[in-house]
Amino acid sequence: MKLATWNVNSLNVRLPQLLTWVGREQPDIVCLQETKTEDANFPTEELREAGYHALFAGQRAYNGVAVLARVPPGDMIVGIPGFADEQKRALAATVDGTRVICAYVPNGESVESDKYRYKLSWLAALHAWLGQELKAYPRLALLGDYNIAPEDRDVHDPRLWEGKVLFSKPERAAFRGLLGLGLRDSFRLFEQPELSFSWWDYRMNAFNRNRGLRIDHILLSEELAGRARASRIEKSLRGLERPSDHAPVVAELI
DNA sequence: ATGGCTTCATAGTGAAGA
Repeated sequence: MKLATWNVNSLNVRLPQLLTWVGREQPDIVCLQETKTEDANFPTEELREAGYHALFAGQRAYNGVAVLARVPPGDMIVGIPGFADEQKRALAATVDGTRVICAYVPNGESVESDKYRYKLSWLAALHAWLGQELKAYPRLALLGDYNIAPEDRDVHDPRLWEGKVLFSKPERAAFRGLLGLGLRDSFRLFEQPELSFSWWDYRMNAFNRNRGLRIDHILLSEELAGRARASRIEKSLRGLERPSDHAPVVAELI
């Protein structure tokens, strides 16, 4: 089973790249973030022709998440139960007995911002919800754009980023809290190239200089982690014309 | 230097992303 997550930064703009890539990669499950598409405009038909069922929760201009799967997903939950949120950032679905949670964690803007407090409260709600979901579903994967670089090695210049949003201690503590629930970072189950990142700023030629962060993650429950055989970042898409600023992350399970 | 690019939005001194 192959799982993938990709922040597409507009599904409308990135649909041709997505269709080409899933045609080549053939993932079984794909989580998308920042679709920026209202549900009425979601490209259900194009994805069906590519072999994917889709569940989605979108809104105009911002946010928006979706789960694509080769077998029909069910038991959808939109948003974090009990956490009032106008922003479409979370979607859970069950695919062939595996619980898949697609998350687009708030950016936070800066550590002084109200959006940062929203980010931390969102992460606290996610943590509480995941605790419940893990009890119900031993086979669980949490995929998405976490907007958190967990460790120094996930940041091109940790001294520059220390204390900044995406790399502040409270954010990293929230990420470690998710690991404390028994989730494993699939990317770190395997040897990886140094300076592996999943996001590069559009500005300042950041991609070509590899000035990036690893902020997109696939966390796996113990049961799924035991089946993991590979994980990697699909860096090639970031080099295309009109790329998303994020690269897909892939995990392969037996 | 708080910019730099990209998207969706509207016609804003844009907003938001990360």
